[in-house]
Amino acid sequence: MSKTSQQNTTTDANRASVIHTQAHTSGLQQVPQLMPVSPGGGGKAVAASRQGKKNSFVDRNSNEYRQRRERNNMAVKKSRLKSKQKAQDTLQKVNQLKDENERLEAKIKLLTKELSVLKDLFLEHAHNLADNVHPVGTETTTTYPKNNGQ
Amino acid sequence: MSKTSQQNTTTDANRASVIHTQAHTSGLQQVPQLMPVSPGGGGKAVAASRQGKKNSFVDRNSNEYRQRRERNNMAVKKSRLKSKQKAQDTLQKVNQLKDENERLEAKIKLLTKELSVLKDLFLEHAHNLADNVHPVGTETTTTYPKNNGQ
DNA sequence: GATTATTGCGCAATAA
DNA sequence: ATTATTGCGCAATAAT
Repeated sequence: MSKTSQQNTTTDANRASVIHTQAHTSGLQQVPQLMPVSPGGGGKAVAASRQGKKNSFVDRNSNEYRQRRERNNMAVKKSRLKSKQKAQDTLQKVNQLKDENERLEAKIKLLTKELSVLKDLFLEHAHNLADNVHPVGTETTTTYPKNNGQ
Repeated sequence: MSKTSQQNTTTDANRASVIHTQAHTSGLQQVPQLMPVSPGGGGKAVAASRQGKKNSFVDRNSNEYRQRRERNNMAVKKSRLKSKQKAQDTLQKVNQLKDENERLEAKIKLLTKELSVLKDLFLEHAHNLADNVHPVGTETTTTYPKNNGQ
């Protein structure tokens, strides 16, 4: 079984005239099977055999046609699968990057804290020097300024 | 998921019998317009009016039908647009996160360097202390382990 | 239960 | 000429 569709430019006019004619299915009679390729389209006159072009009509029953359709359908599926896959990958990448980000943020937090501690030590020492507390024996007074994390 | 439209099993037999019947377009004759909805399907006998079900046949010309189709087509477009938009956003987020990541890496690099400098200063100072400045006792043998940055 | 939202599918146009 | 992409409509179904 098979199916299909058509364009139907959604115009009311079209609506009336074009109709779907979808064999779509069951075995309702068979019909035309020889029609212009792009009918609803621009309206390039129906001049059958133009210049060198074959016929501009397509036999929708020919093996040729069916084979082409079949191959294209495969290609379409393949392409869509690929596309879907890519989207998925992108999504995954987002999560991966988010994790990485968190990791980095954590590291920064740590480094910042470490730095803060060291700086405080320095400050204290500077004070000691300034306040002239360097009789060597008193450094044990380690009066830490109670660093506030951050 | 699931679904069914028909399958077009690509069988040659099928090829011959079903045909596409695509009105698709121009005004080649009009045809059936009353067909079972899901023909290719299971094969649930053609018993027209089963139990309470209306008809199981659809008039593809009725305004009702056309209106439904039209609305669905709109919905489809909308949905696909939305989907596309989302994909785009995801892609954008990837780039945004990548940038953020770089920024964070840079910051880490900076902090690490700063830390390294401070540590070195400390070491030096410690050495000064150790290497003489304060004959107080011998406890000052503070032999630091030579910090390697990082 | 009707209406909208999603999804798979095939066709045709057209890009590659 | 052949495959890859893309927009489009249909129909089934999921979600409201």
